[in-house]
Amino acid sequence: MTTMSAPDATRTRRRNEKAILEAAEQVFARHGYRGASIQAIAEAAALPKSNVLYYVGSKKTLYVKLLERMMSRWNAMLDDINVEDDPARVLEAFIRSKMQLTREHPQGSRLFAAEILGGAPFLQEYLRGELREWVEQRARVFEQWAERGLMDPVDPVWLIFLIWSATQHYADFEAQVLGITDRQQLNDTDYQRITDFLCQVILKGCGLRV
Amino acid sequence: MTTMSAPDATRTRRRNEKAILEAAEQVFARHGYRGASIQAIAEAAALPKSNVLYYVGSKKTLYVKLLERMMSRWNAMLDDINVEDDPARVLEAFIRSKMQLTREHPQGSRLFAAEILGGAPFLQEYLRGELREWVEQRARVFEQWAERGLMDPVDPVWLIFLIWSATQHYADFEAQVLGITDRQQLNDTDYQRITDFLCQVILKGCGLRV
DNA sequence: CTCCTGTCTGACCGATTGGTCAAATAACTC
DNA sequence: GAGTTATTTGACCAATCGGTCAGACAGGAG
Repeated sequence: MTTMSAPDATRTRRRNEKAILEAAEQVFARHGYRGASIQAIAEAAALPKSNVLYYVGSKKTLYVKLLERMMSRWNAMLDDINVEDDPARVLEAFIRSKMQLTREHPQGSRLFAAEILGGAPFLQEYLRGELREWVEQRARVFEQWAERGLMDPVDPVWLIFLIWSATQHYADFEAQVLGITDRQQLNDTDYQRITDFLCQVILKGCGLRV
Repeated sequence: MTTMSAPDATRTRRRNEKAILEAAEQVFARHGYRGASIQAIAEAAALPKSNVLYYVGSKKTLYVKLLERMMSRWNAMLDDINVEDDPARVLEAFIRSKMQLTREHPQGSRLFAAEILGGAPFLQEYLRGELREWVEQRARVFEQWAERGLMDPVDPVWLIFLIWSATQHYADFEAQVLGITDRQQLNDTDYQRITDFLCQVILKGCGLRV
């Protein structure tokens, strides 16, 4: 019945898998792991439920795949720093890249938030492993900067959490932000201004340039 | 079969209702509205499922009651401010009271977060109503302070969101904080230090005292 | 004791859950 | 064309969902 000259099944497969991942990220982010249903994901992807299960195997593997995708995005952002680097530039780059991640992947950010909110049952290992080491490494550099008088002696771990929370907020609490600011959505200009604001306040708050 | 001299049914009722609200707040916070089941709430409250429904009527009314309780706690924190007040003292009191709310009601904070994360289906009216007005009122005062040169001319709405996010973080992302800091829980000293840190960085970041 | 009111709960309901499976269809290889 | 493999999908399953209900309880009043 097909009149197509070049059906290319591979393209269809890639399109369906992409649609499923996108739909699933949205539904999982909104309702959490338990609250999400494969039926809802299938409807969002415009596919029958059975077809979704044919591609992903099970709800759990789909969820884990989405978490891993988000964690790889996160890891791609985590470049090393050195004691010899300029504190202000490093901190500003940190804030901007974290904000960009939130901006480019709001659904993934919310998915991550829902996972943590539920006690991080699937991410315990990651949190206590590579992420902790990454934080400790940065913390040591921050402390050395403080010892050299290059910045105020603030607790580096709380500082990292401050940056994470302030940026994460605009994805996780988007409904609140939009409701209070009376907007349909935030545009590029908004995000640029928010990022500049955060850089200004946090850097100055740590005793860095002006 | 009861050998009690004064059974006092009223006391039993109060005890059960309290147990149900506590259990429900925990389960709703962890799994969201859809992901939470009455069965799970009943088990957490050590009561039969039918008994829970006898007390609360339905899942939705229970959820709404919990949200309203949390919003009333929030409102109790929102006292008015005046242009003549001292910016540093107001901002510090704001940060400390918000942090105290997070500290005293982490489950409620997470419940609120889960609701917003899911698109705030039950809180739209509140966000677009009284909370927006409260933010706008504070924002006007912040702007006047900036005009008078009492603080840096930062966007007041983003500043409020910064404080909200930074404090909310320690309830919503508790699993992440504990995993990274390798702790079982944060104690009073930790919360005091975090609060001091936030006051120091944010106030200095806005050009207020030192 | 009888009656009454409030509390409690197992049994049950239709709907939905995640997941299986066989059969139908489509697409590619030869 | 035939043969093989990949894809699609409705029917179906046991388990769980929110919620109802009848009846078993309790304690107090008369």
